[in-house]
Amino acid sequence: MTEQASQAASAEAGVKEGRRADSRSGGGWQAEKSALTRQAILDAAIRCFVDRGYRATTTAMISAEAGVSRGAMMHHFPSRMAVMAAVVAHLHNRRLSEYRSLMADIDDSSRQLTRAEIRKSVLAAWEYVNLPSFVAHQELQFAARTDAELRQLMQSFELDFEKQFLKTVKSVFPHWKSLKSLQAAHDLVQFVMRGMAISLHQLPDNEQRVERVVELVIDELARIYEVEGLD
Amino acid sequence: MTEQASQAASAEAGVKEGRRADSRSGGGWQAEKSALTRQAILDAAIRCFVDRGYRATTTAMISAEAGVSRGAMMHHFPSRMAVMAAVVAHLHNRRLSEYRSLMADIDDSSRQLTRAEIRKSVLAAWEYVNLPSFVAHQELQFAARTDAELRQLMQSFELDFEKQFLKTVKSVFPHWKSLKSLQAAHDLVQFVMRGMAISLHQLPDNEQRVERVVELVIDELARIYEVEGLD
DNA sequence: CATAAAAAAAGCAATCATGTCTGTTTTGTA
DNA sequence: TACAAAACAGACATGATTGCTTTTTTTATG
Repeated sequence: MTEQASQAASAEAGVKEGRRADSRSGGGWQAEKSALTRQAILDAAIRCFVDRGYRATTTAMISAEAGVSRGAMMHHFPSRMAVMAAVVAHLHNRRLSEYRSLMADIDDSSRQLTRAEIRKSVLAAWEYVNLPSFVAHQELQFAARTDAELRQLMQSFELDFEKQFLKTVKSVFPHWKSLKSLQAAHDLVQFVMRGMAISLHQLPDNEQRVERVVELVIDELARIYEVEGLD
Repeated sequence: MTEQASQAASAEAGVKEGRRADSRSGGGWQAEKSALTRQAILDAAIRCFVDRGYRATTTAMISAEAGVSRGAMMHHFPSRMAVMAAVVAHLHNRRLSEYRSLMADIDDSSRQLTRAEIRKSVLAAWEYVNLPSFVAHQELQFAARTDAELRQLMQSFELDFEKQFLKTVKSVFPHWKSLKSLQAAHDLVQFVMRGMAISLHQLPDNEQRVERVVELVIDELARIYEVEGLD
């Protein structure tokens, strides 16, 4: 993990356990409640992103969704951007964790990569881009294109996420030797899934189109693996 | 073209030529100037979307960018949403026209579809998603996910655009007989390009990754064509 | 039990975007 | 030229969002 992302991640971890871990001689109920509130706010923000969008999400909306007063929220996060920063860090971990869960189903005990495993991984990627956490992140990433402050905030996380993401793929596909081709295959899958998720938000009744494209991607992955994966 | 989209399109065409074509006995300078102003406003809105985003674009911003007063703008478009509606119609035509231009370079005089032509079409698709008109539309489409009014506004245009889009592809690839596989191939290309465009807005220095994925897509298209395109 | 600190709640002022309103200039026509 | 209509310009009021400040409640510790 990179320096900056590591800092942010540990900062968030610190929150979860209460930021005054040294003072929990006797209980530390205060810190725990504080962490609970923060967690509720972050989850509420994610829900707001999903059904209202990043830009339209106001601080009042988040606090209402979280069930806390605006004052309480301002106590934990002094500004709107502070909330966003915390959400970015939160999503960073949550997305990685959820993706790993989805990929954990894949059984790689066999000596070689099978088409069934490839299919599983592609379907996992499709499920992944339909998760709330991904949609929320998409909102942030998209908004960052025209929001310099947000972009700078996310930059290090984005870089680290890509690293962790690819690392996970590698661990799931130990039989795929050529890292270059694995990277390209991974990119292909991610790009297709992202584009498909966005394009089909509007257009309903597209299961067949999705399935067809999924099959094409599986075919292509199998082909890449056969040709370049065994270097 | 669908009923609604046709209406809207002709409405916009009416603007370009002045909405009182019957009263242009003698000159019609007024109508021409009106159309010019409207055009300036729509182009300005697109620029605003590209470098500020849909949500952050205010009516004042658009009028300033267009070089007209806020009052003049409100004269032509009574509300913010009215501007957006006009922009949607404007982009509908502009995107189609630009995509056709990009695809016009492709020479299909040969008896069969060649790999060179496939490559050209994929590169055209990549250029396409990097055009301002596409980025602006992306902003609208993305915002529509969480904006019911905008979504309803765009719905018929989206459906019609997909039709026209596929129709264009068909005309460029007359040798690709199987429509089903052409649709799937077209989807694949579009999804990949969209996902790639979005993902790489943040991450610079990815020419190699882009090229690699482009090659993969070309390979896959060639394979589909050979297997299913000649039915 | 008392006090300090943290957490939570509520109120307040400044800013900003929107839509409407009124007034002015330009164009078309009798 | 005189009048009507369109195009344009700027000001105003409303509503919403943000961040700050003040007050109340809860928790930890001597």
